[in-house]
Amino acid sequence: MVEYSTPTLDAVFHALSDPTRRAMLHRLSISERTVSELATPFNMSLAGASKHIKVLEAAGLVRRHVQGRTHICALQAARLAEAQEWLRYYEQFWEERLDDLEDILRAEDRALAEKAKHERRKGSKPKHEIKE
Amino acid sequence: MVEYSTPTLDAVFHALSDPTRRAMLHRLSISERTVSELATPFNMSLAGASKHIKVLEAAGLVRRHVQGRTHICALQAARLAEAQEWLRYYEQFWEERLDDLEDILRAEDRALAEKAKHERRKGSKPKHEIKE
DNA sequence: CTTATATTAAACCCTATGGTTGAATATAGC
DNA sequence: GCTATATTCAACCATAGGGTTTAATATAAG
Repeated sequence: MVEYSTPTLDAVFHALSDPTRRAMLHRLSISERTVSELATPFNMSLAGASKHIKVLEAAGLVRRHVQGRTHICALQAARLAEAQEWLRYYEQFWEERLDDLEDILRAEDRALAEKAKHERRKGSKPKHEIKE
Repeated sequence: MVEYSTPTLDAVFHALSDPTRRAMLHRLSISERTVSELATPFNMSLAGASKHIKVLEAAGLVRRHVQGRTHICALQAARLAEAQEWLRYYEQFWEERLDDLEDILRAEDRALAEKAKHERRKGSKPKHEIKE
């Protein structure tokens, strides 16, 4: 049985409910960033951005490691997995009524997966042999 | 390209950030309920529960149809699908982390094997490159 | 040592949130 | 029509949220 820690889910969903924070997560998915780098694109004081980062950190979605006077933030996706796990239970309820958009998305996913599969087959070689 | 309506995601994630509301959704996933039925298990005034239901409704997670003096609420899962779709983008990052973990374990295994083979030979390898 | 940079802390301002209680509305049943 | 039931509305309260500005802290660089 899957156990959900509600304090964790509370914090994660709350963290995700703000568009600034979601944008920060997205930028972190591209690469690690310092606090000021993260703050830059938002029309907001550094202190304000710092608060958002702390919310993300408190929810376990971001980890920071301090290097001198700069704080480097990195995405930590595991808690997102928990949120998705919670949502997964509800799949059965929307799968019954897939609309066109969903169909299209799924088709795209399949296409991408297929493409990736082919590329793996022909394109990518193992980098290292694992010696036994 | 998947387009996310941030007002919608804001509302959905916010709605999900409260344990009472998540519990309500779960009960609705079992069957439709009237407002008072939904309110019953929570240690809370009816008006309080009613507010929660309105938050869920505003987020598009619950639909109600009024029948005489009773309001019957039903789960509407489509918006949950949107939330999950948003989260799906991040799957690659937690899967990647698992892959990394696997790599690390495998590397450790190799290191152990090596060590065992050569007994107590000297020389330490660089642990980890920080990737950009 | 002094100054500049990166970040947080503190104090404050509004507004939103989650909760309450008590009155209002609508409908059902007698 | 009168009364009981189902639900919301309105007013209120306390606290959390998102934002600001002005220190304060820590480290880097002259």
